[in-house]
Amino acid sequence: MKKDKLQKLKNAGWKSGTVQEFLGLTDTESALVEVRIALFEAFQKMRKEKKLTQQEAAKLLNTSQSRISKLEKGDPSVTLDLMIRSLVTLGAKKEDFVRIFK
Amino acid sequence: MKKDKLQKLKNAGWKSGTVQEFLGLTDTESALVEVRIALFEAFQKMRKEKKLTQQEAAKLLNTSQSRISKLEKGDPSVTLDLMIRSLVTLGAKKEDFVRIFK
DNA sequence: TGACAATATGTCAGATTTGACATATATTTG
DNA sequence: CAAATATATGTCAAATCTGACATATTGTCA
Repeated sequence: MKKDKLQKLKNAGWKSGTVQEFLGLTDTESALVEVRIALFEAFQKMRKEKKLTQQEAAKLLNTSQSRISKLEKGDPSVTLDLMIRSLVTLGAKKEDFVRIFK
Repeated sequence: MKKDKLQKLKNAGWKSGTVQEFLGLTDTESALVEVRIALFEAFQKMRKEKKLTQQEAAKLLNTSQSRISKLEKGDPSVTLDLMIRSLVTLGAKKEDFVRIFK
């Protein structure tokens, strides 16, 4: 699936516009990927600010280290739902999402 | 589950703070509910702006009218994932989420 | 009021996601 | 460098979500 690749490339330093063209994503697809990227980057930032290891974060969120890793990597097996629930559990409030998407 | 009720009450015109106290939600729980409410309200607004019936929206989103109804009602069977994907399919871009959460 | 359109509610089989585990690979530290 | 710690990757059964359908309720308009 193309979206997987976009996140990999994005992590590797590509500009989104270029990548969208390259992969032939629709506007909808790339908008969705942008939302995903904003969220998992925010999560990682927040976890690090709190000086938590993935293991510790996993405990707080009642999940496993591997899933946290996948979350932060933007693995396609992780839904927006899990990303948001995780952010909220780390303390993000509705207002925080304003910044996250800005 | 308590969160279901909050959305019902909210729809019925209650203030969130009061309801949180009433139901004994944790901060995390009520933050999540606030996020959900922001999203499904935004979806309904967007659908109506586009003058679509639930039926028509369902077709665009490759789903059924009943699921759209549940989405807009904040039914617990609808994930944040579906809410966001639906918004994006109706044309919401990352920037739009800034407004949605404001 | 009655007919028609729109929305809401309940249910469920199939699809997707989840936590968990094993294990591999990086990264840090002594 | 080696050990220890942190992160990444693959897999899977159980849990959750999804589209679809039937049907009920509500809203609209003549």
